[in-house]
Amino acid sequence: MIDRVQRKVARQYRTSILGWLHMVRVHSRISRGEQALLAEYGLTGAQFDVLSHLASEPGLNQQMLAGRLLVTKGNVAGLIDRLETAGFVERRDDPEDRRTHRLYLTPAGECAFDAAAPVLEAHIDSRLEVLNPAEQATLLVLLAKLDRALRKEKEEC
Amino acid sequence: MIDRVQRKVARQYRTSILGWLHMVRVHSRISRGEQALLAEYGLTGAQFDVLSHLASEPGLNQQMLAGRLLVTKGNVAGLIDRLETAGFVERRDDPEDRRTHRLYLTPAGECAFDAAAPVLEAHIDSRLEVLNPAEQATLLVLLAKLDRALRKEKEEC
DNA sequence: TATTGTTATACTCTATAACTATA
DNA sequence: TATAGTTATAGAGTATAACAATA
Repeated sequence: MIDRVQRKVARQYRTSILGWLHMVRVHSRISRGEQALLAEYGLTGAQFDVLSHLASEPGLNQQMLAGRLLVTKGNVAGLIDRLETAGFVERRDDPEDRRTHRLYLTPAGECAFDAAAPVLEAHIDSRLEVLNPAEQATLLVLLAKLDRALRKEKEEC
Repeated sequence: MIDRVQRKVARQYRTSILGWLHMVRVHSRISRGEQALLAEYGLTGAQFDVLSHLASEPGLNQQMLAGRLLVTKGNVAGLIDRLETAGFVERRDDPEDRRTHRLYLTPAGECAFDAAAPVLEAHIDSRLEVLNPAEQATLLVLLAKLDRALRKEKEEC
């Protein structure tokens, strides 16, 4: 009896691990390809991540961006330095709080983002197309649920 | 008519992108926690990856390991250097080919792996437990399918 | 005092490419 | 020639922590 329970626990245990290992591999295969594509636009993965956030939330300050990226504010300073040097991002003074910088895409940054995004989308699309539409939809739902749950945990802690 | 087709294509397009973004976020949240846990055992994520491979395939050579990790052989040399310095991995000469090194966990390496693995498993398990067992199983199936398909593509190209 | 951002330091990971030894 | 591994170089990302300016 105990044996059966333990076996069941052990099996459940392994399901999550196996799922995780598959996710790690899928993630690394897809993101290697992504990095290669982004390199043609002079961007790294982390930098494209920044552009994505600024495209959808212009005027973020560095601390908020750090929260979005799950990274320290020191790292954000470096990331923005590189993106500013490349001419893709601009720091503007905040008239209401002279400590903060509000971040915006430059025209060149918008241009690079608009050019890279569809290429990236096509790449990801081609990778996921081994799943049929119903499977893709299911995967999306499960990942979205996980994502929301993990974000919530973070906020609670 | 064309309009309807285009709308459908556009929507499908977005499904894969959204799924990918969720995967990226889930991956980064879980792996940040993973890194923090591994640090207590003196390991990084990449290093634990190496130990995992050597635990299941002792005697791999560096080139084969590079293939498993999707990384160049130069990187593997550095990774193994650090793991050898830490006393977790050992290079042994291959009696049949004096160019190659066969890689093995040391007793300390096995010990570190055996200690870290269940802690990691518990961590991952706790992260995935917001999904019920059926959902976890579905996720596993879909990720496994994707993983296999992507590995195959790689081999074909 | 607390917060925003910068800077310094140190380490790991990664790619590229030239090199050595062996097959 | 081809393969296994090493080494050098360079750059990115990350964490930690001390610091300045502003609130």
